[in-house]
This record gives sequence, structure tokens and C-alpha cells, in this order.
Amino acid sequence: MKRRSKKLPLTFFKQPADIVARELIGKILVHDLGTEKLRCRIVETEAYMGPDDLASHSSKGVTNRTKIMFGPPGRAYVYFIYGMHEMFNIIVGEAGKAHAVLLRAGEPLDGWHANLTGPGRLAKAMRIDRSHNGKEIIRGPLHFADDGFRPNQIIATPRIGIDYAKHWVERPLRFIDPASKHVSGKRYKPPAV
DNA sequence: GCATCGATGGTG
DNA sequence: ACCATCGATGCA
Repeated sequence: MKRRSKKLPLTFFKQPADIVARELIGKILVHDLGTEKLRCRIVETEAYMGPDDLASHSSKGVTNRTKIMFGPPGRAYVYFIYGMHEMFNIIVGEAGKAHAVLLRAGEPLDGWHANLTGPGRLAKAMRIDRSHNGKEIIRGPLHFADDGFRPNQIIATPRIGIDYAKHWVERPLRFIDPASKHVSGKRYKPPAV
């Protein structure tokens, strides 16, 4: 049976990035394309804590690329990297603080067969690209929902691929559902039983 | 299973 | 000259 789900309100996204990143684990990302509705369970996120965070693009200040990060929460920040991948973030926190949450992995729902393990694959499978950059993603076809599911456990680890970020490298700002088989990376192994 | 490498283009 | 990645390749 399918649980009833509710859209997450804007107030949810006004919290700091580390809070939102943790709370998004177990929630649902929805992209309504009209002909079909793509849904996945979020199992991995990362928090980027604003200009002081040396891993965050916002640490470069306001540029053409990062200006969206300094705007109001609830909008998408989608950027292109390594010549082939689009990364999907949501701007959170107070406007101007440039907090953001990167969506790193999800589990396909509704019998959908897709690989959403890793940020590039998640964005591609969910059909999110640079055309969504700056778009409001609370009430529109792209939004987040809560169906009442709660992971048994949520674990924080260091973030992936930010070795240049000095003392921010080891900060536990990556959040995962360790029970999911769709988490990316190799930094966390569940303890052997 | 794990390590290494190259694709490929936006960015400052 | 990098880079919030991924898939292929080599070797075990």
C-alpha cells in the first residue's frame, strides 16, 4: 500500500544546511514531468555551510555561478562539472547565507528501475539539469515530500571529493541512511555482525 | 575486491 | 589549472 505524502514546506528549508541535509534523509524527491512522475527516496546528502566553508562554491564569493546561492532558500542550484555531470543542490537557510544541500543518492520508487547512486547519476535519472538552476522547487513539478517513512539510523561522515578544503575536509557534513544499498562512496562500511 | 586513469567543458 | 564525478581498465 502506498503511504500518503505531503510536500515539504518552505519553512523546512529555512533551517541551516546541516539540519536540512540530515532531515532530508528518508524524504522523497519528486519530479512531475506530466506524462510520468519520477520519485526517489533520498539516502545521501551533503551540507555546504556558506562562504566560510572552504568546500562550498560560495567561498569564492558572489560570482555569476554562485549568485543563486546567495539568494532566497527553496531554489535549485544546478551546476555542471567534469565536462559531463550536473549536480543538484537546494539553497537553504536564511537568504544571503548561501547554505546549500547537495543531493548525492536516492532509491527509485514505484517500481522504477534507475540508478540514482551518486550525485551525477541522481540528477541525470531525475532529469534535472542546468535549465533548473535558480528555479523554485517547493511547490512546482520538482519538489520534496514526506510520506512518514523514517530511517532507523542516519549517520554523518566527511564529505566526498573536497580534499582541497583544509580544516573543513573532516567535518561530518555528509549524511547517509546506512541501511540503504544505494549510498555512494567508500568512506563508510557498516560494522560486521 | 581495489587502485588508477581519462573523458570533457564551465569556471575564475 | 582546476573540479562537490563516473565508467572503464588493469590487476588480484
